[in-house]
Amino acid sequence: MLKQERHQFILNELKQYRKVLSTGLSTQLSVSEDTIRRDLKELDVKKLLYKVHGGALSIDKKLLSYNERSISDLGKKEIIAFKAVDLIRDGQVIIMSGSTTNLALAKIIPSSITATVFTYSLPIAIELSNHPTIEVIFIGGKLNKTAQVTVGIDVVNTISNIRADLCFMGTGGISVKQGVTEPDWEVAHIKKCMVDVSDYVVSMCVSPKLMEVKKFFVVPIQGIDAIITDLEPTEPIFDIYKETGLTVI
Amino acid sequence: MLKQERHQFILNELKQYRKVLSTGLSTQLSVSEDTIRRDLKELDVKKLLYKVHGGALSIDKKLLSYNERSISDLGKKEIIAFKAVDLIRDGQVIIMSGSTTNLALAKIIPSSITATVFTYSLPIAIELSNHPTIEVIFIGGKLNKTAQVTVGIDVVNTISNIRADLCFMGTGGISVKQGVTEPDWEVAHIKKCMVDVSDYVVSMCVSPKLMEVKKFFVVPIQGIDAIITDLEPTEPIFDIYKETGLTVI
DNA sequence: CGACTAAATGCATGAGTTTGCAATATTTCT
DNA sequence: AGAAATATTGCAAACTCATGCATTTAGTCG
Repeated sequence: MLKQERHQFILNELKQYRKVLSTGLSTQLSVSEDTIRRDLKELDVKKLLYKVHGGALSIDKKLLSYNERSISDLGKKEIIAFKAVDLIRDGQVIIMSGSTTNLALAKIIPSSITATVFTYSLPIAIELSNHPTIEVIFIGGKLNKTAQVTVGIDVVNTISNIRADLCFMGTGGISVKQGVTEPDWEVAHIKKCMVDVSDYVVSMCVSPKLMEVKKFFVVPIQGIDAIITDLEPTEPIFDIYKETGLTVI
Repeated sequence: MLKQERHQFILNELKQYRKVLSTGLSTQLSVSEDTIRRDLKELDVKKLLYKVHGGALSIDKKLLSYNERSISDLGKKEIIAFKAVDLIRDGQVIIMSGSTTNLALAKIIPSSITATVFTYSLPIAIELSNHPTIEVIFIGGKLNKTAQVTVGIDVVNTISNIRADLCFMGTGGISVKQGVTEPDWEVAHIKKCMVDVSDYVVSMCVSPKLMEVKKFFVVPIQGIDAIITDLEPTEPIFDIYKETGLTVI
């Protein structure tokens, strides 16, 4: 096996698992640990990975938290975020509503991804401003101070002029019969707009909100394309959702 | 599990919970408390956390990249902020540009004041969202990540539809002959708009920037109404400014 | 194709890291 | 003050690393 092949293999492992161990690579690739160490050193100099005692870590520190968290307790929101991040493709235009789940998503978008993100949430914008290659467009308007999001007619106007590939929507409540609902009238209106201008709408929904119904209607269940929750998509609770054609992730 | 992974995990926990306990980490990560203590000590030396008896506390470093700069000459900016806050009257519509000086102002606006503030700076908006009676309108647009302000045509458009009583403008450079100047073309354009729509324009200017000239022209010195610096208004350096009719505060 | 060269590899050795444990000291809380 | 929890220190075992050197391999040139 050629050196470059090994390097490629190592980088691939890193992409997948975020860390590699010298011993593990040695057995996997049937070369001595010395060789692995030399490989790692070389790749470290090239800044393609981060060498540490015993192995190496992915340069992309953001995703590191994934493995770590999976060890103990991954919060529901983080579980959702990690599922959501897989939907993002390079070059897409994405709308993100304001919600703590979307904030969790913003935190873990790998720095390798390039995209344009529209948002009206201050915390999400701040978070994304640390990302090297994501273009952020902030949707202005009157500030709702408690939620730290902008609302109002300006937001609706701006959104209606967007065309988005993907929409990550925080969810007030969702049910098969009542569709997507929100406790706040203005937010409900804004979300309706978001759905209108997005090719693929994903509802990010922590499990307690499944089957919940809030005061204001957003869209029927057919209006959204997929739902991401912290549960396994095979859970029976999703059967009725699947019958409507919804993708459960 | 590699040491660096543990470190990452610890920092992550801190981000989330603000504090960690040695005992808790020990069980979560299945290593001895000694190891945890060594980890914490190491991270403490690196100033990534603050070690205390029994665990560690987060060093609150949100917005670090931006606020770092405000630490530099905080004194001067606070002096300016305190002078500026006296100009604010109840019920006014105020435009605030993005700058660390304006951030300092946003932090000290007394909660007794009622006003409407337009801004295109994320940190200022976040800061003002803690204020009970100030209505905040955020001006949307493409995000400049390093300055954490929105820029571009949307910002200019929005501003040109405002009528403001008061405008607090951060200052790139100011001189009697060259007027107000900016190092960034887009920002220069935006500030020009701000001046156009504001009845009373105040330039917030730390003393080193007096007499400085940047690349892009904003408005002549007559375009602004007052200048606030960290110096005494009686300093001789202001004589030539006063001759133009400018108020020095 | 074959021979040569530079790179790559594996091994041995000694040095460096990391970790857990035990003994001792310090801090915290009652 | 005294008990309990937490820290520090020194140390040994296990593991990992850097280096030099002999050997093998890949790639090149005639």
